[in-house]
Amino acid sequence: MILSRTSQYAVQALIYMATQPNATPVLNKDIASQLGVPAPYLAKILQSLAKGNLLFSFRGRLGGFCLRESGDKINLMQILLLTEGPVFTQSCLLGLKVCSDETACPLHFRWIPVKKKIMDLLQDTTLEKLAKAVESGKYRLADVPGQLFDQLRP
Amino acid sequence: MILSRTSQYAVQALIYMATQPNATPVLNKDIASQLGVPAPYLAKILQSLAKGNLLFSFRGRLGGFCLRESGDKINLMQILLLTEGPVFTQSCLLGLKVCSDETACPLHFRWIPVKKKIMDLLQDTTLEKLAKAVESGKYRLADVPGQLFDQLRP
DNA sequence: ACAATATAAAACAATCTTGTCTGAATATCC
DNA sequence: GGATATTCAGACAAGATTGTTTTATATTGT
Repeated sequence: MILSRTSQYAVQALIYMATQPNATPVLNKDIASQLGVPAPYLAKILQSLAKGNLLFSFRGRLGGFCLRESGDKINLMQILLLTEGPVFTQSCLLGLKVCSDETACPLHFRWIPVKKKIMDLLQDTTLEKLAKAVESGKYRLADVPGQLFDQLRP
Repeated sequence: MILSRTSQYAVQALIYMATQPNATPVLNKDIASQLGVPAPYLAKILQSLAKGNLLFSFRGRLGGFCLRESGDKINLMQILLLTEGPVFTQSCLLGLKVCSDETACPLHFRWIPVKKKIMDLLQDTTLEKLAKAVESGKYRLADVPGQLFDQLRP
């Protein structure tokens, strides 16, 4: 519902990156194992976020991905505009191609205030807020906590 | 966003049916041409709605589909539970399998009030309200208005 | 040169949307 | 009552989209 798998992974990965020290690049591999998502798929997503100017990417040894800006300057809307496309903000609940105040579907005016709530949430929620929540230890970013993976490694 | 194509077609079709006289069955063919959606695909959707006890279906001459109850007794949530599945009401924004108050993702408590707004809208919006809106002539149910089709027919 | 890393490309699988075809049920007409 | 037309029902598959995996290539630091 609501978000595609791609968007979900993108948001999770960026939150995780926001919890890491900003100086050193984060490896795709590490993010993937911490979140428990397929690494090559995540790589593709991170690449597209780099193309969308949300991330820096560095090749070679000591390479990896870095947030282009600090977490307090990146909100969820910016991310989802990249992963869901621009249609994300303007779509009609019934899927009509044109559905504006002038030429509206019967749900249009009921949907507008609800949609505004969603958009406000996405605009207002920054990576920094979410990263702090995760760092507090009260919230989980993945189904299988990352600590479990760390314990299993030699 | 939000709804699958299947759900969108289902809602559109049911609204259309609610605008028609309840006594005579409505033909899948007619609904499809009025809405401008593929008839075979819509037929499948209507069949599953019949299995879900939202519609009656009648075979043979003078057959078609009828609403099982009057439009004021059917809300959008009932429809979407059939087309999107029960997960629809309980999913996490980040896609975590378990995300409850006890074991929450960092977005959980921000998402809850917004989600409630969505659910309230779906619960509160009945087919009758939507049908009346369409009948008033101020709202459109499809991208290409049905009247256009009627004029083109011999 | 070598090893570690991102990047690109391609192959694969699953799901969603749409279309085709055959069959079964029902009402109407003769 | 039988023939026929109409309509839903269900199986099957093509096409598109999305998600996933695999493989190869290019770049960088040591």
